[in-house]
Amino acid sequence: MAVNKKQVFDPQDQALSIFGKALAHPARLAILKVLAERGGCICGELVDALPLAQSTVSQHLKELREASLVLVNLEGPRSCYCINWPAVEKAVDGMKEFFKQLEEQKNPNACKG
Amino acid sequence: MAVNKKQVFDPQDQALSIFGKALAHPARLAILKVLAERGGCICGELVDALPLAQSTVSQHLKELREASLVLVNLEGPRSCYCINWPAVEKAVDGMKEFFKQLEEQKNPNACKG
DNA sequence: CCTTTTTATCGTATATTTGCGATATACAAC
DNA sequence: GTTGTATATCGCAAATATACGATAAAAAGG
Repeated sequence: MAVNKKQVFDPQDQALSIFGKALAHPARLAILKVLAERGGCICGELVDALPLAQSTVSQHLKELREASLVLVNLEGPRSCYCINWPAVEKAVDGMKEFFKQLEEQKNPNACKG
Repeated sequence: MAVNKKQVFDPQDQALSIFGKALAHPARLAILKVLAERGGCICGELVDALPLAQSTVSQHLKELREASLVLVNLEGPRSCYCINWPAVEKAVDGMKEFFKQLEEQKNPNACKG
């Protein structure tokens, strides 16, 4: 039981779901905002900007990294994070495309919900 | 510990994160596709269209309902689901707006990630 | 009323996420 | 080398998500 069946679905849907998951916590959205505003910043600045412990921020950054939405650059003992703009744009385009296709197929035989 | 801190963040970010969470599983994306194609259909049709047990599909539908992305209409013993298009459009617009603002703030002082 | 059909919910098992403190690691400065 | 700073990772606890089978509930048909 509790087998993860995600991989049996359409790879494109899997990719979009990874993007969705990255956006599924407001802390990660807040991180993206700070990174955009400042054009990237070090982990410590993010910790100061968020109401979360350093280890928790680091974990959210890891998730954003795994979804390819941010990049990290080591500067001595510091980690400078910035937004991976090409990847973000690609993901947003994928999302838009998904919903565009959804609307194009929009069948008028909707139930009377 | 393990206290959920989501509610301390920007309400707009919270709303977007709820949308993200709804999209965070490919099964739910597949459900949305089927609903769009057919203009809504009953739970049983979705179960046939997906490689998941009936109870699991029902659970995913519940999540989509809780994110307001689908509506349900009871037709005798059947439940007819359809996409809540106004809510979907609102959520997609919110998502677009988020990334538009992100790009507008795009500070050129990016780290050399 | 009983049966069938359909769907939601319950119970359960497991996996993942969220959050923190503590610790390890990596580098800079001295 | 030692100290200090910055960050990642570990370990833990609690919450949430994923998946299924079993059961309950609701309506239609006999």
